[in-house]
Amino acid sequence: MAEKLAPREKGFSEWYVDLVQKAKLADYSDVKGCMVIRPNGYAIWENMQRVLDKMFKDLGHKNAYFPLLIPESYLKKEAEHVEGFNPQLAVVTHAGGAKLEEPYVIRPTSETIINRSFAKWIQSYRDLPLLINQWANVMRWEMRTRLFLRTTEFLWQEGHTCHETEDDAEKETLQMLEVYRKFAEDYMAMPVMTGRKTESEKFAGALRTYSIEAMMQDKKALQAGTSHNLGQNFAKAFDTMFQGRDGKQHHVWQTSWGVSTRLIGGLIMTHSDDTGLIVPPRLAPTHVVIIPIAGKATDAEKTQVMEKSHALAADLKKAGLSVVVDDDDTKSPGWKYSEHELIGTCLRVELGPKDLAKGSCVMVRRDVKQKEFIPLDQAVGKAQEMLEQMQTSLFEKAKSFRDANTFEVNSYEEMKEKADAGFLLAHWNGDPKVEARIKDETGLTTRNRPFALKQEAGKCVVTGEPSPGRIVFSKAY
RNA sequence: CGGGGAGUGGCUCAGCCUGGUAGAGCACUUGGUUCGGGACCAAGGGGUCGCAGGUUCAAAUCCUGUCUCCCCGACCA
Repeated sequence: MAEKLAPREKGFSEWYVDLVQKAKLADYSDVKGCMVIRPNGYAIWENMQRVLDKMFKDLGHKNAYFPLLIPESYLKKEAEHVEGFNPQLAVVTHAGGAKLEEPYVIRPTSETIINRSFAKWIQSYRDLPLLINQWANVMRWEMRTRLFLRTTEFLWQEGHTCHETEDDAEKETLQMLEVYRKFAEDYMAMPVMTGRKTESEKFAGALRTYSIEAMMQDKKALQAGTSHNLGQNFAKAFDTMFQGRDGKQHHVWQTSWGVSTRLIGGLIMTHSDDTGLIVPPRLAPTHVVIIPIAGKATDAEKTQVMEKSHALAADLKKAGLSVVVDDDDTKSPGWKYSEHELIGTCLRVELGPKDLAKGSCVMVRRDVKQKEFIPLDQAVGKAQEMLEQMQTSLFEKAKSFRDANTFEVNSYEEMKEKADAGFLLAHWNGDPKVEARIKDETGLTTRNRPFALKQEAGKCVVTGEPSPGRIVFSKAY
């Protein structure tokens, strides 16, 4: 079946692509830049969807669906927006055997077509806030692609909301960013920095963009989610207006926010090791694999091992865990250990005649790989406990890694030296030209200005001019 | 679009320099022995060597053209 994985030392990129394919998460497709998400990978996405969808709904959002194709003219209504997305658009020019009067673009994001509907739906301040979310696919024609992290077509959710005041919109923007932070940290066990993006890194058409930024095991940054305060830019372009409490017409204040299947890439690159995938238990498709060991056992023992295995599986399932019994007798136990380490099953339970004689089983956590002998009558409780510990320990480990690779830098020379060292906290005068120069000369981009980072005045590392406070620079995916 | 590399059974690749009946490992099929960290033995099935020209008695191999894919950059969630 699957062979050994490329070691991370050989090249993080190669290791990652190899892992995604060998763990059967996704494949490259014949369609350039697109991927096929296999059942193992899709199961993680479904778990992510389930959790996020509930979080959105608990805050009053409702799901809806808008067309895949957007009339080209819609995009042109918002100047910055069309400029930002133009190079990445796939366009439909023919349909029904004839050339179309007006081309349709395949949505790169849905602000424009959704505003067309919003404009019709909203009449009064009583219609606000309008809180909509869409689960959909979008397409952006990227020059270079990488499984999960950047594909031409990807799956995501995009939230689109309308508010009566700028203040309400800003609150929503920050609230949803916080939802993303909570999801990333509590479910994905992936520590993130929340903060504001610079002008040059913000969403095309937004007033302000906020992001969650994570550090991968190669110390590069991954923008894992964004939340935008769109102001009235799209409302003005599409005449999305309401009659206010003052009886006058006003443009709505809007937000949009999204996370995508890129999160799966982030999850993989945050936790996995040289033997394969590690998935945090709260999002894992399979929590426990029970491997019955019956090789040299007598028939009576085999029967007993099988019965106990299935009985234990039933108990674990009753406790809400996802369990498989790997009773394939054409594979050796050693093969199964390796295979489940590769595909990221959280917990392995070995059950053989020796264990039965002692009334116990062997339990092994995927991340630490320590064998523990657990009495069978405590197995369910112990499994739950170990999964919880694993969830916490994955987060702590990733957080220590990030913190250990985050540095304050105080000169441009130091910044160049540490370009590949992780997150660099540096003073910058706020000039986009300087930001561009740094990117050009070092490959470092601003990630965001973290809320958690106390802003104290200093001097720009490049120009020596005044800086309002440090911002995070890093190489990024 | 720039700079590298690769196209040979399902997968990973060797063979090419120096032309002469297409190979290995993995996977697959059958039988047997195995089975607590990726088992072994035996037998077997499966390939117009990316495509198109050319050179030659003879091309996976040499020449020309062409297509595709991967990696590194520019773009990006």
